Amino acid sequence: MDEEFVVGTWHYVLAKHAKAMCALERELGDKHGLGASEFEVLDRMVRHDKKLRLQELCDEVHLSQSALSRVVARLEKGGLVTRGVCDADRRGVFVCITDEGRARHTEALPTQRAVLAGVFSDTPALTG
Amino acid sequence: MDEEFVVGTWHYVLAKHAKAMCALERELGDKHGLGASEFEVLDRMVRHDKKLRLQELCDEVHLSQSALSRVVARLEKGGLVTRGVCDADRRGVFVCITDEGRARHTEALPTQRAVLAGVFSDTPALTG
DNA sequence: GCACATTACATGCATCCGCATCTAATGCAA
DNA sequence: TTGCATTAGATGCGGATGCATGTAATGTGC
Repeated sequence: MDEEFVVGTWHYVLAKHAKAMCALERELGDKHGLGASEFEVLDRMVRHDKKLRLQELCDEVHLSQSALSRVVARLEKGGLVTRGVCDADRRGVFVCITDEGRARHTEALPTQRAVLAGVFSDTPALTG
Repeated sequence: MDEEFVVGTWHYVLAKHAKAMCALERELGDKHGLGASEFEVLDRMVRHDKKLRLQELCDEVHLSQSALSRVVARLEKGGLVTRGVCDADRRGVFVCITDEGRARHTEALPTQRAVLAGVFSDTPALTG
């Protein structure tokens, strides 16, 4: 394991993450009233195109269980998703994206893509 | 600009950042009483091996000016760095790592390297 | 069936962050 | 010099996060 390489990669990740996250927070917030986490959750919902257990979302977004719980609560308050109890396991919660949630996602997607394109335009490809 | 590639790279950065950051926070915190940001600042100080203006540090660590100000305040309270006014420009502040700060960094460095090695061990190289 | 461990999610709490703003020092133009 | 813009850093504030814990539902051993 080349230590130089590992540290270099870490610095790269730190820099890109900071730049992209900061820009996303600003752009998505100003233009669409969404935080980066909120958008991320909406994005997952749209991709899966079905109601998801909170736990399933937790595996995909990089948030703690408690943070995700609150993000979903915020989205629900904004009318972008609904929460419903799971009949099979009544501890569980299903999250379901609303039409307004889909619309907001559709509206915000180009903004996200533009930000990411700007940040990663100079990135070399990964050798698989 | 291949959209697929950009989004893929972003997901990679998100995943690695979350995993590494979380592990660093835990390991550095438990074993050495340092946060990731604190370690980052100490690391920059050691690398430069001289007293730095707060502003110079700000260019290197991915923190807002206010966050950096507070990280340095915490480090000072812990005796790991000292702050001194800059004679040339008395608005400026010089940050200077202490012997204890160096010792703590030396002690924590292997922990950081181990965490990063674990996280990035499966990472392919970047094509220059 | 009953007691206890476990799981899914919610919430109290402390911490850290960024933004906006404040203060003090510097630079500059007239 | 005087007045104003700018810069360096500190700080008030609101918001988001993670950890620990709480609550309710489910699973398990006996």
